[in-house]
Order: sequence, then C-alpha cells, then structure tokens
Amino acid sequence: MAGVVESRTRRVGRPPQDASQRLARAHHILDIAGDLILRWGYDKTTVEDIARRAGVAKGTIYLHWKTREELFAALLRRERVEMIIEVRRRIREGPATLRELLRLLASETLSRPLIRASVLGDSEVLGRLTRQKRDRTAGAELDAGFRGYFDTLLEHGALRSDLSSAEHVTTLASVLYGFLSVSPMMPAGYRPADERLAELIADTVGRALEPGGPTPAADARAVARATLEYVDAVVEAARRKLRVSLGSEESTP
Amino acid sequence: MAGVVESRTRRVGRPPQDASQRLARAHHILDIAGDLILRWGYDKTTVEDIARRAGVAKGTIYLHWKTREELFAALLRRERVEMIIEVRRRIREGPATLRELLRLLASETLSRPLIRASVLGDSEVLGRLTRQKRDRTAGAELDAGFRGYFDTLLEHGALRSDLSSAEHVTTLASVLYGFLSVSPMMPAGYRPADERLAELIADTVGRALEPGGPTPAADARAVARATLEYVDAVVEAARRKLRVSLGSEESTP
DNA sequence: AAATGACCAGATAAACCCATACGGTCAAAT
DNA sequence: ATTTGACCGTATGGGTTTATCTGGTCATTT
Repeated sequence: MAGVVESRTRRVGRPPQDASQRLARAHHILDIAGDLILRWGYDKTTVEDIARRAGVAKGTIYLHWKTREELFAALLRRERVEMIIEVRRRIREGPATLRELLRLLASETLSRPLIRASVLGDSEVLGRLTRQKRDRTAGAELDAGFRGYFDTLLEHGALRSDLSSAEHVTTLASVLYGFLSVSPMMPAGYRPADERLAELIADTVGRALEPGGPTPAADARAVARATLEYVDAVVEAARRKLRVSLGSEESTP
Repeated sequence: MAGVVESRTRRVGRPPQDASQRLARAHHILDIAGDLILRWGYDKTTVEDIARRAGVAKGTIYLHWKTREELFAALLRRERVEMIIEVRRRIREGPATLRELLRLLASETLSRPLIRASVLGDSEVLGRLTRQKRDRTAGAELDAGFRGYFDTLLEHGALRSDLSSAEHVTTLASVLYGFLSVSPMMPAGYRPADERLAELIADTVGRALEPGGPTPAADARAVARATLEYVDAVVEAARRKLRVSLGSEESTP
C-alpha cells in the first residue's frame, strides 16, 4: 500500500522546520501538481493524489495553502514568474522593442501549456476554473505599469498617435489571442511552427501599432530602457504575488 | 389557447400549391426560427414553438425540411447569403480592395448575431451545435475560389511575397477571430464601437499582409476586378447551397 | 394535393438515492 | 513544533425510475 517515498521527507515526525526546506517542499508539491493537472485536468486532480505522489501527507499540503484553489493559484503564479523571467533574460539578447517583447511573450506562452490554457480559458485543462474569475485575470494583471509603459512608447514615437489607447490595447490583445486560438484549429498543413507563430504575432502587432517612419536613435534608446524597466516591474509584481502564494499564512494584518 | 394567426395561411385545407407562396412560407418560418434561437438559444427552441408562432402546423415544417437540423442549417445559410450580398452591394460604393472587403465582412458579421455566434462557436446561442461539425465550416467554406483569389492578389503585388500562403491565411483568420472574440471581453470603456472595430480589423490585416510600396494603377484595377469576381463567386456558391436548403426534397439522385 | 394535428417512440429532464470521493480538520504521534 | 492520516460532512457522479417533452410520422380532413 503505502507508496515508496521519493527522496526527501522520508522520516516521519519532526524533521527540520528549516525555512528553505519548507520552500523546497512547496515547490516539489507544485511540480507534482503541475504534472497532474496537465495529465488529467484540474477537475480530476485531487489533493490526495498530489500528496501521495509528492510523498507527503494531505495535511501537509494544507500547511502550505488554505484551499485547493490557492494551491493551483500558486502553481499558475509560479509558472507566470518563470515565464516572465525567461522573457527578461531573452530580451537582453536582442533589441528591447515592443515587437521583440511581444515575440518573446508569445514564444514563451506557446511553450508553456499551463499558461496557454490559462490565457485561452481551455476548459479541457482548467475544468471548472474556466467558469470563474477569468475577467480581471488578463485585464488587471498587466495594468501594473502597463499604462505607463504604453504612454512612454507613445511619447517616443514607438506607437501610432492616430489610435486611442483603448484601440492599442484592443489590437494587441486581439492579435495575441487570435493567433493563439486559431492556430490549433488550423488544418495541420496550415499551422506554422511555434517560433514562426511568435514572429507572425510580433510582426502583425508591430505593423498595426507602430508608425511608419524610422525611429531616432535617442527615442530607440528611451524605448529600450522603458521596455526593460517595464519587464523588470512585471517580474517584480509577479514575484510579489507568488511570494504571498508560497508562504502558507496570509500576509500580516 | 390557439394563438391568433398572423397574416397568411388563415384558411385551412388546400390553399394554392403556388411555388412562390411556398417559398414565402419557408422564409416566414425561418424568420420565426431566427427570432427564437436568438431569444432562447438552439437547445431550447423546439419545432413546435416555431410552428405555433409561424401559424402553421408542425407537420408543415417537415414538408420543407427533413429534420430540425436542416431547418437551422437553412437559417444560417440564408443569413450568410444576406450578409455576403450586402457586402457585395457595399463594396461597389468604394474601392474593391482586400482591406475594404475585410472591413465590410467584419462590419456585417458584427451586426448579425447569428453569424457572429456561428463564427465564434458561441454555445450560449448554438447549444449542442457547437460541439459538432465546426471544423470544415470555416475552412472548407471559403475555399471555393478563395485560393485562386489570394493567388491573384499575390500576382498583382497586393500581398506580401515574403509570407507563405498558409501564413497569409493564418494571419487573416487569427486577426478576424481575435478581434471578434476579444472585444466582447473588454471592459466597456475599452470596447470600440462596431464600425470602428471593423476598421481596426481591416487595417490590422491590411498592414500585416500588404507590401509597403504604392500599387501600380493597372494592378489596382486587376485586384478590384478579382475582388468583385470573388465576391460574386461567393454569393453564387452561398445561394446555391441555400437553394438546396429551401427546397424540401433533396437534390435529384 | 396539401395541410393538419393526434399520435408514437425515443430523447431528455427531473427527482431521487446511494456509494464513493473529496476537500478540509484535528487529535495523536513524534 | 511539525507532520501525519483517520475522520467528518458535504459534494459529486452513477444508477434508476418516472414524467415530460420533442422530433418526426401519417391517417384524416379539406
């Protein structure tokens, strides 16, 4: 019966209450949860499954998160942090433009099933989570500094001035969402590879939102700085949310 | 109980078997069906409801269509015909370009709830119809001449030659689908009006697919002619399908 | 010949029950 | 102090029965 425990936490009773051990265990649990949700979907993944496979008791999971939902929230947040950190890493390898930022965001989204499912509201994976929240998630999420970033782009001529701010946002969201949604529905022969798809997305948004003329070098530098700063801010915000999600007890009142 | 009959078909028994009367009745039934499906959705709209409101007996409906599903197919096809005819009418008022064709398609789609629901696979309206077909619908539908039309555009420099045909199609479909899907999810303040949305769609696709330079007048004329011909062909194809859907008995074997 | 509406069988929904599974708790173990 | 897993109440899904509905037919009416 009692399954073979994997690596850590073999001893029962009172192992170290070491903070870093604790964090490692949380991550281990999330690893397992991520595996299971991708294999079986949210609805069919039970807390006990996760506990058993992670080699901990069910109660232990509740030492980390108050509810099952919070566990999955933490999982998604961790995934988001990893993604945006990877975006930050890669954007330093090339020009820090809106186009490039979008290409990387698309590329990283495409390679992360959980993020993709979350963006698309894939009920196959997210089960009943689909019919909840979902409204502010995409909207309010990026608003931390997003507005300011776009304003900066506008000031430096990196965005068409004949479109309203709402139109910029609508276009960006629509193109991204559209490509992500449509490409899996295309007949196999018509479906571009993921990396190519990311290029198409970035190119389409770039052509739609950028003004025609050449960009003065000074503006280009300012845009690059703003882009890097914005990515940093997003990383930081995502990390803050994740940190709360990983420390069982809620923030100090 | 027995509702007041509306206009036609008051007498019972054996009214004229006039072909045009017959067609008018079919259209009247479809009018009613369209009303009901929009109000209650496909699942909850029954044949008897339609019959009662249309002022005919249920059996009469089966004199026109073999099954309930065929009735709704006819409804959608009629809607599609009306739409594309309206597009054809409007495109004669301005330049017959890909951009303009797209703007009109988007505009007419946005103003037709049934078409919109069909394109988006809205299960609120289409009910269990959503979980069927749906694959070839969008794809194979336009293929009558669509490939040829795009080839012509390419020949006359109206499409970027550095994108593959699959990429042209993917981009077009993604942008259209994306805007149609995303705009209803946007917070009210961010949602552009329908006409503006159609412009954004056309503009985004145009910028994504058209090459930069100016178009020689000869090419522009060729493109206009091809566009009008393509629209005519689509109208004709849609009409042919509708005609079959409206004449109760199936095509001669 | 054309239209009708009562009629039928099968689909669908409602009501119900039951066994199990599940999220979450907590006294006990260490 | 920390972890455990038996335990609890409820949610959930399966199974069954019953009742209603609904797509489709066809003998009858005009």
